Amino acid sequence: MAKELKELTKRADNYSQWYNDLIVKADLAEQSAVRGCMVIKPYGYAIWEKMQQQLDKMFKETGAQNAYFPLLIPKSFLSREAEHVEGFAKECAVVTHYRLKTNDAGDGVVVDPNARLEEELIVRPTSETIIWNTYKNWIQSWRDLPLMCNQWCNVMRWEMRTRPFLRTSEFLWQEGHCAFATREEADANAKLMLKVYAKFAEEWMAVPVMQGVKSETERFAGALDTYTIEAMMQDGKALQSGTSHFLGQNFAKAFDVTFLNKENKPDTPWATSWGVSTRLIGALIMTHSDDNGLVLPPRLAPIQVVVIPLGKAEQVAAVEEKLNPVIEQLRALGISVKLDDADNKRPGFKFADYELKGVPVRLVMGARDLENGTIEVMRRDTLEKESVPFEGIVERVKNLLEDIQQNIFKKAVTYRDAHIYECDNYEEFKEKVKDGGFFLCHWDGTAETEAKIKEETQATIRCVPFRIRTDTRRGYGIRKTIKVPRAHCT
RNA sequence: CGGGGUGUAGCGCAGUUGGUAGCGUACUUCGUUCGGGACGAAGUGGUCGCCGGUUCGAGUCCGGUCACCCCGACCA
Repeated sequence: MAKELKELTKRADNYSQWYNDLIVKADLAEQSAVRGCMVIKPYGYAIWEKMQQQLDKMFKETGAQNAYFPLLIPKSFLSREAEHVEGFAKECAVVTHYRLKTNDAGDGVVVDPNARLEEELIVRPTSETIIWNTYKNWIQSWRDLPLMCNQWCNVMRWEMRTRPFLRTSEFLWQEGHCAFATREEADANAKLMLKVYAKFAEEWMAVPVMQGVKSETERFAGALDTYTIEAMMQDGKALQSGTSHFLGQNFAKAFDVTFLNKENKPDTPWATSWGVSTRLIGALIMTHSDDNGLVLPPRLAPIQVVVIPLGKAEQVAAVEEKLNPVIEQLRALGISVKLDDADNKRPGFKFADYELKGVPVRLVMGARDLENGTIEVMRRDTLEKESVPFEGIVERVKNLLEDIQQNIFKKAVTYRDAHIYECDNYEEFKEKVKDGGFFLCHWDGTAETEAKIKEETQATIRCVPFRIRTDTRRGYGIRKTIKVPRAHCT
């Protein structure tokens, strides 16, 4: 074990390899035997649960409610919206039969050819279609609006190439689907949800994000506008971390959803959909981690404080007696504390292991501290440790957690801002973009230019940022956009 | 779907011109350790991806097949 973990201390030449190793060694997830899928292990899932908890709270504050819709979608639903089907058709898993039978040799099972479904079912790649098919029955009057539902579920997209957390065939996410009476309300909702995601990313994940609008090429299949938050990973590449779509009336029309408005006239509702996935865990890992392993933001760390008593059995008992009230008090403050007094692992191993797992604060106490009335505190973000008076340790730990949360966010902002460049010259851009980072550039708004840039430089347009979207300084009506050399995913 | 690669113990790998299946690590037991990834001793664990062929004999040679990985293409 020790040797295996030591390998991690040398960052691999290949950033992707380093990322994959980290996930396995920190006990977050492992590759499934099923192609392109991932097994999320308890420690990794605990992070997801903390994210879910907070996001769910934030969604409910906007008026959304949780619901659940079926996993299987009739094939015909998908084709109701032309762009939507075109976008997703290539990556759908399809259910064609509903029964197996024993094979002729009697030593296995085969698909029963007599059990073919009349209409094939798609394993949901996203749920717009089945939800809007349901909304048809739920929406009759302007009084039924707005209708705001969210579901926590899994989806499946048969991706050619997969990477843990960033793009797996099956992944966990949340998808919100809202219906409004007016265009303005819907667009405002799409923007509001993006703000919610941005707030969550920055305040909880400590991941700074750029907010903006996707280009037409990168837009969600079936949407009029896709709003996105883009984070910068430590290799200078972008990661799309959440999207919120203004769907217009496309899905409402495709599924014949109408309502009677206040004037007693038939009207068509306006839609939004918004989602974030377990990819957020990938963002977390790639934003903060260092060569010692994960660095988790205290607000999302499953274990916020680990307490390690040192010495032989009798000494540990004496130390624990002193520590127990402190642990109680920390827990009373809502801080999750793990006491690791296992006697089958040496302290050095425990230290390294909790660093690998990104536990923000470590408290260590032994016979020496007991004598001196001190305790050792280590913070994961800077790896600094100091011996402090035992008195007031609870308050100190509480403040330290908050300090770490702020510090890693600041660090991420500093890194990102140091890699954002403004560029007015295409030749200069072509040269500089090779090293990664975000580039604020001009763009004539056409897909041709976008494709050309991608071909010549591998850079993609991540978004047109909100704050400088309508920059027309140069008189061409040209908008500033962010481009990065390569994205981790789109 | 193209180009390349790999399948041998839980994981990482070696296996020479064909001759009894190996190493590291993990795991189990015992002992000594324990303030930064301990050490010693003894153990457990494998139809060598699968099917067929050549041979007295195949992890090794030949044919087929399956799976996975990497690079492309693709990727809301």
